[in-house]
Amino acid sequence: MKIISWNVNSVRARIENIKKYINKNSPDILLLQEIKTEEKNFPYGEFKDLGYFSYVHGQKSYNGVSIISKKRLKEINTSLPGDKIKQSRIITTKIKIKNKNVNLINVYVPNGNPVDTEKYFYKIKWLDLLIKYIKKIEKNDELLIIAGDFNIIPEEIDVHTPEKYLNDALFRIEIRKKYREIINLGLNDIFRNFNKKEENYTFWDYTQGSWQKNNGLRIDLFLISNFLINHVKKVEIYKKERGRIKPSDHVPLECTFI
DNA sequence: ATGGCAGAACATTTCTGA
Repeated sequence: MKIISWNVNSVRARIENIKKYINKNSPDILLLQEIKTEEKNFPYGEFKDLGYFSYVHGQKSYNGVSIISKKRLKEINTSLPGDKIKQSRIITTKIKIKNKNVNLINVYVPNGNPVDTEKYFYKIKWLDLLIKYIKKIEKNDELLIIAGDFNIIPEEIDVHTPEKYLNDALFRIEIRKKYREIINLGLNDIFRNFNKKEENYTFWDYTQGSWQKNNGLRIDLFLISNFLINHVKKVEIYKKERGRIKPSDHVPLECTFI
C-alpha cells in the first residue's frame, strides 16, 4: 500500500499536476496539505473520475487538508482536541496494515514565523495538543502514522544553511525539543531509516533560485509507530515534481507498506 | 538587505507562506 504526503500549495492551482502524478504513480492514499479551499470549491469530481474518494477539511484561502483514497474510508475526524483557533490543519482516519488498526493522521503544522509572536505561540500550543492527542491514542494501544508538513527541520542535515535558521520557527531549539518529545513517544522519522544522507529535501522556496541551487529543507515527514517499521518497503522523496511547470514548493513524500 | 515568487480574494493591493 502506497501512502503519499504532499503539500500542494492550492489543490485547484495544482490539479493538473496532481492528476498526472496519480496516473503515473497510482498511490492508494494521498494526504494533501495547504489545499487552500473550502469544501464547496474542492475538485471532488476530478478525483472521483480517477477512482478516488475525497475527504476534505477545507478553509478559505489558507491551510486546508484532505485525504484522497482508492478505498472508502471510515472514522474521519477533522479536529485537534483542545485547539480553539480551529484552523484547518488536521484530518485523520483509520486504516488496516497487517490486520492491525492504524490511526492515519494528516497534519499541516503551523509555520510559527516570526518567532515570539502570536503565530509562534500558536505553533507551540498546537504541537503540545498534538503530543496530548498522540499520548491518548497510544494509551489505547493503537498504532500511528502521522504524516504531513511539520514545518520543523529535524536536524542540521535537513537544511542547506543551518546557521541561518537558528532563530527561525522551523529550527529553533525550543521547536526541535517539541519534535524530540514526539519522537520519544515511540515514533520514527521513517525516511531516515532508509536514507542517512544530507541534501534530501522536500521543500524549495520559490524565490532566490532555491531549487536551482538545491537550497531546500526537509520538513515533510512520515512518523510511524515502532511496530510498523518492519512493514515499510520503501520511502522516497519524489523530487522530480519540483521541476515541473507550475510546481508546488513542496514535493510528494512516498511511503510504501508491505 | 524582511527583498525575491506564488496563490487567493472583501482583488490592480493585501495577506500568507517558510
